[in-house]
Amino acid sequence: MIQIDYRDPRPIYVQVRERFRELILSGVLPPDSKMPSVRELSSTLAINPNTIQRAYRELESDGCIVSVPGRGSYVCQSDAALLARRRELTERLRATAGELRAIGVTEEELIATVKEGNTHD
Amino acid sequence: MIQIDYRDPRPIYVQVRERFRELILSGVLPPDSKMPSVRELSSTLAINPNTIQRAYRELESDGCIVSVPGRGSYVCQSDAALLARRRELTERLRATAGELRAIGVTEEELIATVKEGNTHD
Amino acid sequence: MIQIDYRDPRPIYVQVRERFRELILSGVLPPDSKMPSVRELSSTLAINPNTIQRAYRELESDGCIVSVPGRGSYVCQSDAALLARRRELTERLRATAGELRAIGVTEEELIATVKEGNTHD
Amino acid sequence: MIQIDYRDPRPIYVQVRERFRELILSGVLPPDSKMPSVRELSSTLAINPNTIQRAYRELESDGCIVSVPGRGSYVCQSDAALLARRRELTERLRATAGELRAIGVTEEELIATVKEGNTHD
DNA sequence: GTGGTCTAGACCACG
DNA sequence: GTGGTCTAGACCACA
Repeated sequence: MIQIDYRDPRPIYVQVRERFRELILSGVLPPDSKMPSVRELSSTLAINPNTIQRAYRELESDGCIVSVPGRGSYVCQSDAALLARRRELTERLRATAGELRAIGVTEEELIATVKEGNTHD
Repeated sequence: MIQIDYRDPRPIYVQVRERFRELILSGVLPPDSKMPSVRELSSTLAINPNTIQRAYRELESDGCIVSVPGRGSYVCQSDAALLARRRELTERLRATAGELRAIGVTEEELIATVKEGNTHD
Repeated sequence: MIQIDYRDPRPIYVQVRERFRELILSGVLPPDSKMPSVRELSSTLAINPNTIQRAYRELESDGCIVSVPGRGSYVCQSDAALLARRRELTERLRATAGELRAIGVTEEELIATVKEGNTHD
Repeated sequence: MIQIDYRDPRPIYVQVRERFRELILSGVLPPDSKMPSVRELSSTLAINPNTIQRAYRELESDGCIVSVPGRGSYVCQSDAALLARRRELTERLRATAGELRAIGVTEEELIATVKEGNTHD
């Protein structure tokens, strides 16, 4: 479910956070489903529990999960989180398209690239 | 020409490097034009010369500029650099579009966003 | 009567305790009235009996209820509990008003806020 | 400037964060002023640097400070942070007033308490 | 069992 | 020097 890539320059807690955010916002992990416990995930991934906890903490402050001490962590997708994520990604798409256009890529090529993803995901 | 944004989480040397890369790859800084000297730029931006030096060093290893000891640095846009940049940005575009599609954004909206940049930049 | 809010960061036993304290000190639950049994309440709220037990234990040590083994728990509002609660809340009111004043809220606004509650509760 | 109270049930990082938030939002620490470095403060207070860093990290995500790796942390009071704080405190004031009224405190007494703070702070 | 806090200490990147 | 990440391991409160 979660894969850590040690060649990825991003910190581990960011990789874990982003991966879960994708899974939650895309609906793979539905609301009210249980997250793996901090200890369980940390031993599965061979990562320090503190690192996992930091990822969970940030997911909680983003409104993606709720953590209940003594009971576990649960998916809790908030509209605000979904909207914020959408805004962030849309802006990145716009900026990336702009940079590609600046180095000479045509609009047709851009649109082709965007459509490409459709077959993969 | 170069603007440092202290709210940008990226290190300063990365901001400088990326900004120059855009200017060079997009043709604003044409091949053989002279780069500002390290000392000059560092005093203009009130930034440690080491930081500028590092940005220049990486631009050189990317094939974007050449530094001639004692004479300064010159733009030297290599096809390899342009191609690598293009590949990197295209992949980012594809991935971002995929994520947006995963959270329910339609293809029409994606294409509209991509076209949007056209009027701004 | 009792509502658990899982988004509330406070432990469940604290939520239960505080809610009962309000009900008792405000007179909604009059002296000598019977508290729901631990088992009953724990099954109604789908909460571990230990958690309810702890809330009751603390209410008892605060002088808000008395538990009679084998017969149940009864409301027993002590003047000391009422006074302590009043002191605690008054201090919190004073401190909060002070902080608001520090960030520029006028006395008129403070008083308006305090009066506001009158219509709601 | 910062005082840790080990009898305060709140975690240390919360005490540090809240104390700085007060100082910043009330203008005692003006925008662009330098925060003590993580290491400096941690040794002054005899607290682990990680704990201080967590407080700083949360202040940063609240828009109260900005941390620049290699350069230090700086006050950066955002309007959003001020507004959020004001809303939070106003709600607490309203709720506390409501509870006091519920246990029989008169409006006159409430207003007197609110005015009281004026002479202290 | 769960999540949460804290410490001690290492290492890295940045300036 | 600065902030940031990560680990190992302890301890606590809660259910």
